[in-house]
Amino acid sequence: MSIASDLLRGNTDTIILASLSERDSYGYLINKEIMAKTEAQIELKDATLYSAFRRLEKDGLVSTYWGDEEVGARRRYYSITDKGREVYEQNKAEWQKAKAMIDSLLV
Amino acid sequence: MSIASDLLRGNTDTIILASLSERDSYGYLINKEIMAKTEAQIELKDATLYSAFRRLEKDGLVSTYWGDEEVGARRRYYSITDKGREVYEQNKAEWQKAKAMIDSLLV
DNA sequence: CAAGATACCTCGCCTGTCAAGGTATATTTT
DNA sequence: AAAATATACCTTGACAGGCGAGGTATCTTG
Repeated sequence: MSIASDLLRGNTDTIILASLSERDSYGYLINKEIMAKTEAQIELKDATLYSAFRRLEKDGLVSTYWGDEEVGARRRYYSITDKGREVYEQNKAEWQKAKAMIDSLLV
Repeated sequence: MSIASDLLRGNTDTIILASLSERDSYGYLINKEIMAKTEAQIELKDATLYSAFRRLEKDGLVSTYWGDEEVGARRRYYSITDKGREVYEQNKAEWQKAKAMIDSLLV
């Protein structure tokens, strides 16, 4: 059974930023990597992924550019911005706190 | 700064069940206890709490009865059902897994 | 008597997820 | 050569949960 999306909610943006904090990447690959790392227990659905990208872009946390593949499907690359790195660190800290708080409530 | 509600989402029902797994209780008190235990970093808003109760009741995870206070505001008590205890254990297990998965993705 | 605490509740908006649908190219299989 | 699969992108509209704002009623304290 894969992870309920409500447990992921609030972390999807952070997960995407995590991937981009290592290197520029594109939607399809980010998703594949997430699935590989979690043995497909976490999978961002297409629509979820792209609405997240739009949100991150709107908020200035990522920038985007088209890849120059001469062969194969075109790729839209994303790059994390300085602001994105800041928010990423904050989100990670908040996640640590949230984890501890929730754990303290579950008997 | 308190915990973003999107990080709690998916855990609110579980948190309520956690409280009820120790003893019958009522909305107002459950919320107070959550705030006390988390130094007010987690607070279930009124509307959130009561919509959660309705959901839990509909799903047969809690049952409810009116307290017999002869003084003060009336209290609606909730009691966790056997099914509720089952779901609670499942939710906790899923939370443990989700935590590990998310952590594995955050660098 | 006013204010605050206790205790319950509903309505309607907002946001994030996602099923379903679509486009286009390259590779592999039949 | 045609079909299937993989790569890669995107939009629309429905749905569910959270919650601001509003309400009711009782009791205690200043």
